[in-house]
Amino acid sequence: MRNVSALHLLVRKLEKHVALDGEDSRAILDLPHTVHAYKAFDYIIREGEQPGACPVLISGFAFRQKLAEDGGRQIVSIQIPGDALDLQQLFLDYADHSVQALTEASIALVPRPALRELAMRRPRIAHAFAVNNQIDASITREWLLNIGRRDARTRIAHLLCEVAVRLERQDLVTEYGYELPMSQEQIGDATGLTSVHVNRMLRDLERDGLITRHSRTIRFPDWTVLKRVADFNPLYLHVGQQSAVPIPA
Amino acid sequence: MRNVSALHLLVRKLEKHVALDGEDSRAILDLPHTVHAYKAFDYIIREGEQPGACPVLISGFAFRQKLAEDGGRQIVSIQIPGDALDLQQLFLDYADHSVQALTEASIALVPRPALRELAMRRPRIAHAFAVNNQIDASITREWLLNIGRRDARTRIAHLLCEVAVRLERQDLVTEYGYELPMSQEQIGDATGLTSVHVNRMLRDLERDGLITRHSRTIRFPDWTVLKRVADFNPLYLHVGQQSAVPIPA
DNA sequence: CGCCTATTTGATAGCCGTCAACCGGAGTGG
DNA sequence: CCACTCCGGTTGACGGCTATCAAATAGGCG
Repeated sequence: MRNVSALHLLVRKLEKHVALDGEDSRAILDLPHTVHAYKAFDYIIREGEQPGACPVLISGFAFRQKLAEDGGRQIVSIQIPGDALDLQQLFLDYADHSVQALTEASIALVPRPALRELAMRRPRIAHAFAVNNQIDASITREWLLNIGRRDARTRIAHLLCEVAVRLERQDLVTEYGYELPMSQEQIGDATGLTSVHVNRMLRDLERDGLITRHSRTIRFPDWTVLKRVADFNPLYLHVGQQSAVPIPA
Repeated sequence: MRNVSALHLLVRKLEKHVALDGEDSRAILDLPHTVHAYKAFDYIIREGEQPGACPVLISGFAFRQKLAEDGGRQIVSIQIPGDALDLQQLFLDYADHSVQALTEASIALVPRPALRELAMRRPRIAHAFAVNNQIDASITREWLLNIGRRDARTRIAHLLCEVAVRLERQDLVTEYGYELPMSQEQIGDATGLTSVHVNRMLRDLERDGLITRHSRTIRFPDWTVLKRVADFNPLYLHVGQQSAVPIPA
């Protein structure tokens, strides 16, 4: 029996949006790669550097961040198992942001040239990559709306909802509850707030019965109400999208 | 002599990052398209709809926006002549944000299927599209940092710098000055501020000699200082990038 | 058990929003 | 030509949301 490639999570994710035939998915699974263990806070990609390989998150969490001159930190996305961490800049010369491990993480490194060449040779795979990137771009735009136009409480609730839906989609969540391995300071960095205010808002949400917390495990007693409070409309995640016949022959 | 295609601006923009051979650029120029005139505030793409065509901005300005439930408006990008307005969601089923004309604008509409088919048939063009989208994504991430972690004055200065550099790159700017056809309310919607506060900050910047204004024409007496005040580092625009030999054969 | 980090809490300050009024230029109609 | 209107820009007073500062508590790990 075939060895199970570390990349099967990625294939599974891509296939949710674009139908890949057996050859396509095998071509991805057969990509050369090495698997590495990262500890929390390890850099995976450093801003300014030219990544030699595209990391794919096998297990654990990671985040993308940018820094302001005054030291302010902005987390621009949360990445969960199955996410490719460099597809968004696969064709750019240097990284315009850093990627760090949020927890201990297992990561497959795929050489960039192999990935680029695959995209050039197999249009359907290029198409799958494009859909993946376009959904990521949509998420970033929603974050912009979140930070630019929603108050602190709503912002945080929105983040919790997004992560929940994305984890659920990867079958990583049980019964409306999951562990969000972020400190309150990191939640602040993701929402443009301070850790102190994040704390107050989380307690608010808990007091109002919208969430429960045990250490960093979060549960949603009433998803419907939380969604409304969070101004959360999952359309921007394009979860329903599945192009069975993506391209005219 | 060949008719000059309305799409030559797009080709010129793509070629700044990826070397296209004559066949590639001709294939783009020969894409079927119709040119339309839009008035300020006309919708070009509506959130939730499935665009039938990809609009390419020939002249004039446009912006992308999303709305919060409470009516809050967030502008998530400014588009200038030469920009393709749907490449970012070419493979998605429905638009996750709206695009509106900021000024009177002339726009070429290219049928989506033709564009998709071109991307599938010509890997180098798909590559050019990918680079274009990845730069747009980088800009969106910088906006996230801008709104999440910089104060009002810095934010606005940063926006002014970005538009200046992007216009300059398209040869649409003269001597460190240009017309920014946005009301102060729109600048606020782009920076997560109110029009009142935008006004105060613009006056501040002017009082400090960092900008001059005559109606909506903005000039920068001291670009070096302004860049510092704006915490503006143009790396995220990837302006220097030019892959002469993008892909191993 | 002790250290270290994360969380929690309170007091105070400040940036920016809100509300409201006034100004000013461009277009319109008399 | 001038009055009128309208929208956008300008200004001031005030309030509130969130940051800042500081300290206490709790939790994880040796």
